[in-house]
Amino acid sequence: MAPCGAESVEFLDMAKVLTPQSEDFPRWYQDVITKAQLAENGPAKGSQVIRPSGYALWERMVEEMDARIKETGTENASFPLLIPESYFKKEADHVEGFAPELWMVTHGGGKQLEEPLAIRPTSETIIGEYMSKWTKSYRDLPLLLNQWCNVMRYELRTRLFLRSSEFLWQEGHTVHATYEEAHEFTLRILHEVYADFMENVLALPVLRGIKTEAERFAGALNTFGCEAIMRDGKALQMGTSHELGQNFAKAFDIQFLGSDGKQHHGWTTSWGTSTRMVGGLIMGHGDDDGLRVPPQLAPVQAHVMVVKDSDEVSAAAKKVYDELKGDGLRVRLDTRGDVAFGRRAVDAELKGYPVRIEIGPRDLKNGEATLVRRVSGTKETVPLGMLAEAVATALDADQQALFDESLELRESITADAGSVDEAIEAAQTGLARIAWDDCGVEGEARAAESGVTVRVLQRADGTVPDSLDESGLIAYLSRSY
RNA sequence: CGGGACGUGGCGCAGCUUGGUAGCGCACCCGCUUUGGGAGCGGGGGGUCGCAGGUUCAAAUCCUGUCGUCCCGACCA
Repeated sequence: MAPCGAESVEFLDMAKVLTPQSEDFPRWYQDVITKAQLAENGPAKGSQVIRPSGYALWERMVEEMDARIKETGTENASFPLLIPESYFKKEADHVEGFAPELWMVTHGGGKQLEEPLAIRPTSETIIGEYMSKWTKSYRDLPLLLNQWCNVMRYELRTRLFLRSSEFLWQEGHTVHATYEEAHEFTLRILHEVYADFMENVLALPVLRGIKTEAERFAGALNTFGCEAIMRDGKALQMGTSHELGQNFAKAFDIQFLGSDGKQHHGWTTSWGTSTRMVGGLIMGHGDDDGLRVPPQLAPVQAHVMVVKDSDEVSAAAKKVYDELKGDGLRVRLDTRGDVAFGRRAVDAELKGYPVRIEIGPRDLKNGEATLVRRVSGTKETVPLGMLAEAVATALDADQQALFDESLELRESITADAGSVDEAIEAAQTGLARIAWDDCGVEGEARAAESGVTVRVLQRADGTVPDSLDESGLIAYLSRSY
């Protein structure tokens, strides 16, 4: 029966935990972060506190990304948080690009410092200094480094996970002997590390491409990026990979002796992804009931929940927990007897656990458990003996379902535009595709006035261009975070 | 940094117009009954009303400044 009358309306209001996405998306975003206890603002402007539920998501991202980064032969290291101001001045574009975002330490031990120290907004400069020391011979190359750390950028407008003054990230820095090697490595990171992780683990299809000059990293030759589409139709830059040419090699004197017996400048790259991806995960998959975390990423893949506490039920639940855990799944057992069923169910949905297994006296009597799937919202009863298999099947299917849903959304909001005006119009609610020749930097500047940016340029066949000099490129325009 | 809005227990808000010393819902604590979709009843704790000045016998309320948050723009992972 359709809900009607005052009682039903009141019920709906009470049942509503979050502001619906359709009503106010930014508010919804805030609500989920609060209700799922992911993060909150810190005392200093733009600072953020990441709570355990939010940090667990980041930790899983780190695990998956770190494995892929190491797969490329890159090693982790750690460089200082404080960077002498003079380092920034060595690369003209770089200092110009980052100057407005720098936090500067001017005092130490109660005394003014002789030279101010910048808190790293990114580490090209200080790592460049050491690359210079460590790169003596072509035998030292390629030098492949990465660090997981925090960085700080002064921000005027901040938003939890998406843009904060301090954030956590991974920054890779490499030196290669030739342009080709550096170029190839930049793209390898884009495809094999970033896009692979985002699509296969985060279940977010990403547009890969080259950034326009306006969107390029300060000091880079070319910037490549991965863009995901959020459920409100706006784009989010999920990661970037830069080929720096010899700009930093020249500024920091990164030279090596080649097999030809001559000195050569190295070719460097840098690439990064940050806690912003947590924001992308939230906005890319979340719905009106909360987060929907793809099974591959989920810190808790299966939530085993005792419905009514009793010795038999608890024992059965523990058995299921042990079995799933034995299968290598990330499982959480919820035997809380002092929190009502509904609250625990809603909480699990807010946190986005992919599957929930409810076990109560009724299930137990039938030798079953109830399997609730977060993505589809379906409930089914499964014989206990077949539970492990059913869970595994559900996790696989729902990982794919999230990806498909996101891809479908992207396709449904992508429109071809014949003119800049058409593109700006289409980009208000989605993704506009236009020939770069029909847009150009003039069109890009005009679009920017309407809050629309060129997210990425691709070749006509959807592959990633090697440079902006290629002809026949296609531009994707949209509003973005 | 420009334009707009807002800061009142943890969260969401009322009170401000017409100054008189703070209230509601949720959350929290205790007790009992409960647990298959945010449980019920009873009892209880917690706020110098963002901060700083000013006006006044008296300020959450009026004035000024400042800090912070949110939305829109410029800048960015």
